[in-house]
Amino acid sequence: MNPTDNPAAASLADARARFIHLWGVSGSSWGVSKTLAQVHALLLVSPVALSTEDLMEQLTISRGNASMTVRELLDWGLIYKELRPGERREYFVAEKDMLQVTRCIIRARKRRELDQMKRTLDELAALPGDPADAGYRAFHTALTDIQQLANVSDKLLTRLMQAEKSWFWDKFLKL
Amino acid sequence: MNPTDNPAAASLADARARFIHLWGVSGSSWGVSKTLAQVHALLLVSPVALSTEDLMEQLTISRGNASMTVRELLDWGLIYKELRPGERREYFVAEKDMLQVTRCIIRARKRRELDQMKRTLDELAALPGDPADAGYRAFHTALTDIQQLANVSDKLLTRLMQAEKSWFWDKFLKL
DNA sequence: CACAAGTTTCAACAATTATTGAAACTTGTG
DNA sequence: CACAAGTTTCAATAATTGTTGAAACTTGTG
Repeated sequence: MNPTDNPAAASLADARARFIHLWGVSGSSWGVSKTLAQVHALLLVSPVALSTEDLMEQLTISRGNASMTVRELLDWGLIYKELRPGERREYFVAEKDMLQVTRCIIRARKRRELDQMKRTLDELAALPGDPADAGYRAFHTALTDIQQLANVSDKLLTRLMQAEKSWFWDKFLKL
Repeated sequence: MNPTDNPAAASLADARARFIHLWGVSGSSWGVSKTLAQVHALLLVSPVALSTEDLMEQLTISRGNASMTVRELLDWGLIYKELRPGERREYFVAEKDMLQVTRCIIRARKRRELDQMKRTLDELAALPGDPADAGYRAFHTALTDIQQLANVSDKLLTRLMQAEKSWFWDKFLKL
């Protein structure tokens, strides 16, 4: 049966497309490339593993793009390779546990951004200066305040990464 | 005295420049324009209010850019206008309380991204379908899982926005 | 080892996003 | 109301970022 014969299937395809679009747009506004987010979205809602070929077709992207995107998603730990015995072609499945997905994203971004930022802040905040100079005081105060914020964020994110499913559910039920 | 005569002042200027650069780079990787982040950084470490003219000079950006950036920062609530009696020119000061800064950023992004996303997710998750269809099940499961995550995030962010300074300090001292 | 099937790389190109700068606008003042 | 001092707008342009596609590479197989 052709998918367009079935109204439910047609609207599922639409909904899927809208979701993929949503995920792409959201990614873009958080500094993630649209394609990366879309490949992730497609795999998240796919009941089966997909090959590079499938991704190319379904998202109309080039082989090169698909390849690089898939590699990056593997790096993040958001998708897995699925090798089929006797087949050369690689298939990919998404990590479907959203708690796990959240952990991956937090881990990766924290490492890349926050940890790096903390190092630089430490360097800059260590600068000695004349406390009688308003310019120095303003700089130093701002920096130590930001350092504190970075430290609190670090702790909060670390906690979130360790969060258990039970905590997650508690939060959801409370309030 | 020329600033370059004083080694402390020179290194303060350097540190300031590095901080502004750091903030710009960090902004870029979170979907915020570099200039926006840099103007914010400059005002954060400035002991006095600065005019559009000052921003243009210190960051070597155009008048138009400075004007638009300032307006956006005002929208976010991250900076304030300071009007001086008998002067036409507008000056700007940054909100210096980092807890307050965090609240502003969370509030703005939550409104723009999360709330909008939740609306779309609700629409998509409402799609009826055949539970015998693996494609539908995968889609529906993924969507409801994401909805839950969005709800938990919403609650968490709302809590964070309401966080008191005391909570903030507790977090910092603990662990 | 030659080939087929698939993957990766990367320089050229396309799309997106940010920035400029000059003209239009606003507003307080004599 | 004409002017000066300042601000805003926006079409043109620059900078950045993402994408393509073809060539180089890898790997399993006869």
